[in-house]
Amino acid sequence: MTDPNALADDPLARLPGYLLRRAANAMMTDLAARLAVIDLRISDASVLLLIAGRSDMTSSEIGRVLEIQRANMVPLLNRLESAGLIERRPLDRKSQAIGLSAAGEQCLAVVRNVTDTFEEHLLARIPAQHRAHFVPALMALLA
Amino acid sequence: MTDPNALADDPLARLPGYLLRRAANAMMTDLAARLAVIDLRISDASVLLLIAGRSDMTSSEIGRVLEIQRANMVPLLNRLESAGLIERRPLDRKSQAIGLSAAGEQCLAVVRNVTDTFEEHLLARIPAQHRAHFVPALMALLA
DNA sequence: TATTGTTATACTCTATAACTATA
DNA sequence: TATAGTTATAGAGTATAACAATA
Repeated sequence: MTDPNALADDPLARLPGYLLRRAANAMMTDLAARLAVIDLRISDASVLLLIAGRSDMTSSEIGRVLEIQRANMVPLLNRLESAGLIERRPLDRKSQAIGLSAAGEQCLAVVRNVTDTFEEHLLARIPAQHRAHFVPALMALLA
Repeated sequence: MTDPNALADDPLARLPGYLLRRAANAMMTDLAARLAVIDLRISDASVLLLIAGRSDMTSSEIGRVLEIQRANMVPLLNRLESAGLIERRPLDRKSQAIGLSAAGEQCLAVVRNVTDTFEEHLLARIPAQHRAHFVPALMALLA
């Protein structure tokens, strides 16, 4: 029980599913801490990155792509709007397009910097001989 | 936006960190559904698998190995005890050892069946040429 | 009829602070 | 002094049901 990463005594330590959960938790904790510096959550950043360079997506569409429930998009977008990062533009009397504001564009540059650094850091931890196999394996799990 | 897995239009779809999160969420949703059949949560099952064949670990020790906060172990173990799956044995006047009850041993066999099937199913989805690289890559992220 | 945006709600997971009793 | 077990609490993510207005 003196092992710092607590894996040595863990019979689950080599199960792919269990490792997948632990690795994702560790990496998301890392990313969340990096984004907290600019007062964003992971889901906030994912929305900003998704709507970068386009202002035609509705709340429901963004939710479908990012797998966020329609109902849960409401507080998320309200938060981003309160922070002045996004703007809503009526498409018709029912739907609204979500686009980055000027401040949102500026914030996006920082978000890209943070996420690029994070993704590099993540890949760098994977030994070179395994690295190229990682993304294809994960994509296969989502297919 | 008609793509069923909603990845085609997603500029994040090839970022390792983003994929890691999505893949873990998808796999854990799958595992949770399989375990729900026997009224267990993922963390419940991980505790049962961890203490299988030993009855010397305390609540705090289990938590350290599985990365579950001491405070969050309380309702978890209470639930397992209420279900009759574990027993507490005093080690001294402060600590208790957690062990499987007879019913817990029986339940463990089912848990093993469920998790083995799940892990096989997960690995089977990964193309053969990437499969052997998956666990080492995940372990590197936890090191 | 189906969809959008929304409200309300609830459950799970996770995290922290604090307390007591004991080692 | 440090640790075990516990209580209380809060934040975040996620899920469902339902509603009004509009397509």
